Amino acid sequence: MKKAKDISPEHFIAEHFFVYTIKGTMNLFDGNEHRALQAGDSCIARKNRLGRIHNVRENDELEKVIIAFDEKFLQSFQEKHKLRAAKFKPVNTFIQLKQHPLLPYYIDSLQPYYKHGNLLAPFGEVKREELLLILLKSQPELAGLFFDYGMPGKINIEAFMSRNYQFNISIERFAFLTGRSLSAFKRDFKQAFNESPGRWLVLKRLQEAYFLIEKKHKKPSEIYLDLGFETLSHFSYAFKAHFGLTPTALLARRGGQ
DNA sequence: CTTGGCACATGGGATTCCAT
DNA sequence: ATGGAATCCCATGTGCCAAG
Repeated sequence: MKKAKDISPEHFIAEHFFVYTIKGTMNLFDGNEHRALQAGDSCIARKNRLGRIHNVRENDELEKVIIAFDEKFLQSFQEKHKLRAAKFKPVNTFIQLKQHPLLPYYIDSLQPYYKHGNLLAPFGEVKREELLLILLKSQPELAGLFFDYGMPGKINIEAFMSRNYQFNISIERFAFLTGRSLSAFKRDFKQAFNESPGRWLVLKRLQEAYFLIEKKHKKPSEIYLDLGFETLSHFSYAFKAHFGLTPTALLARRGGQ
């Protein structure tokens, strides 16, 4: 296992999460498209996927509810309610939930139990169960999602990487997410790209940076984090090493006039 | 305050090898 | 074939400075 403090842990979603926006807006990014979660909207952030959730405050106010469904909980829930998991294979990281009349009441009912950002100990479990019951009532097909405990299956490396290269996670995680051991991942990666994972990732990110600066006139300081670089100075160093000019030089040449 | 340059230590990746 | 361990070593991140 890697260190707990992976630089950007929010990229990798380890458990299913229920996300509900009470006030303000939350921006969701799944590697492909950005979506906004408005007040009253909710979604499921799926386990073993990559995504970013970005809070946008309105009038300095944002209230949200985030509840995790860990595997242990889901298993005992399934046991208790004798549920079978039908096949349900949505593609997206974030699954938008339908509005359900019970949901707003449920969210309201949480308030008294909230202390320090967490649900009060013995009630948390019950409340979690209640939520899951509501969700399954509203969208029974979700059972196929929640009660699937399998590891990620072997998937196409090329498609997956092209979609997710912007996420700054370790090679090990990429391996896991494509359903392979580290060794197998590196072997297959070489097959697909004729390049080692690390080099390919950096190259891909630099190319994206070039595109963003040249075509979109983005400032280096705005984009380097999104692209998976950790410090600005290293970003511009790597950029220059590859393209022969610094990111700001490119911006000045293009954006300036 | 923002940006780029550079030296340096090291974490993590590449490669190789071994066990099953 | 596949997973894992060992080793090497380079790209990366850190920290600091300079320039504007």
